[in-house]
Amino acid sequence: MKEMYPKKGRVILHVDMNSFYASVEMAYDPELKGKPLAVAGNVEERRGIIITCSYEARKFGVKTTMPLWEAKKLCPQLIVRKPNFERYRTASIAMFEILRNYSELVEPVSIDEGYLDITDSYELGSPIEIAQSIQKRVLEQLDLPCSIGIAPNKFLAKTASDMKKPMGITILRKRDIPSVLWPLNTNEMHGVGKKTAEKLTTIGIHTIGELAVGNEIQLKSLLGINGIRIKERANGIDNRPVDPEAVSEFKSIGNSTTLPKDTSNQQELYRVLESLAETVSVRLKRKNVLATTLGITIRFKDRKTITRSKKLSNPIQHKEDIATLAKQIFLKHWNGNPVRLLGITGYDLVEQELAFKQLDLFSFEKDAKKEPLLKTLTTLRDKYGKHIIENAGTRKVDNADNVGTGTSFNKDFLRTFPQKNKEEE
DNA sequence: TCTGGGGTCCTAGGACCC
DNA sequence: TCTGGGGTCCTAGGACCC
Repeated sequence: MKEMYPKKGRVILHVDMNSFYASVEMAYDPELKGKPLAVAGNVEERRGIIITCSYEARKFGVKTTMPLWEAKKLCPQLIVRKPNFERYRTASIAMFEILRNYSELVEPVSIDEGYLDITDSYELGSPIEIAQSIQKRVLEQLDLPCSIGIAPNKFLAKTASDMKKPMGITILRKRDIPSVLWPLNTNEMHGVGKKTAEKLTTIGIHTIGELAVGNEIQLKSLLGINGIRIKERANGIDNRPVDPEAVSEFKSIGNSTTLPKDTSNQQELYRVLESLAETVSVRLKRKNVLATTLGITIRFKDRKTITRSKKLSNPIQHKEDIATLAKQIFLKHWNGNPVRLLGITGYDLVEQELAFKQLDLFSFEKDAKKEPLLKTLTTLRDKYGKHIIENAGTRKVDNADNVGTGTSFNKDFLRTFPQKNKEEE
């Protein structure tokens, strides 16, 4: 599907906000401008780390993910702020609104970056004029700096926006690839991390240029489909369209936390799971979705991390359901060792309307002719009486495998349900 | 006295069905 | 009397990104 739009002559922009959280804080409090500023989580605890920092702080060697105490050692005058996510979300929405003045094809990638396809926006000016106009407006209206890459596809635009920071505008054409891209080490490529770069060195590939002419069979066996993909990117090939809908469909919603102290106390861990369940429940409700798979993450003292998940017959959303199931999964897989971090994530999200629609008995009867599954239910009703269907829709399923208030009918349920009732007879 | 929290995508093995 | 493959679902882990 994605490969079906290899448009010729596209013009793609990648807009990347510069040290976004720190810049937003400076926009709110201009006193902070020009000073070494960091936004850090868990400021009062030992596990605080740098989330973002200003360019002034970077001069001292302060970096993202660095522990706070280390950053302060490098830069004693560092100003530290706690994150204000509401502010960042507000600024982000405003920023994307500005972008939509230049094209309908705006794809947010994260809170602080996005792509624009301006191929058809030529009446607004040349690509560079458009980029300049965007940069100016974001700065004037929001007091926020950004860097912009201009290129024929997403990969090159993303690469370009990274080249001049802050407040850069960089054009990267296909013909610039040999001189600009190929001399760089592979780990400078978006999509190539430490591990992949290490693997590449085992087959003698160190630079993007070497990757561009790499042996495909070798790359495939070393890295799977990604091997082929990064070779294409190294040659400046990337046909992914700019998709405005891409970010709107969430695939998972989760919440995790590093505990103030490692602990083996089950009551304490249960309380943490309960509070995580609450957050996840609120977020699911806000997005009007239910989770069909629930997963937990346990990180131990030695940072070894495991994930365990359970596919459900009935999608869940309420905090009690999430907490009960999370505790169940936790207990089943916890070896009793001290825990450093706990997390709960909901996967296979389904829309609320869809989940509840299946509950609606009217629609069952109405649609029974069309759907074999529904027909089976109708047959069941005729055989065992209407109360069976009603009970099936509302009854709490609370055996070991199914936790949650029943919110949908499904094949699993149908497989077990008739037998159970026959036994009772 | 180290290393957060939010995600996405891919892979691989086993179960199970045909 | 020996052992097939293809396909899907479920689960777990890993790599990567911001």
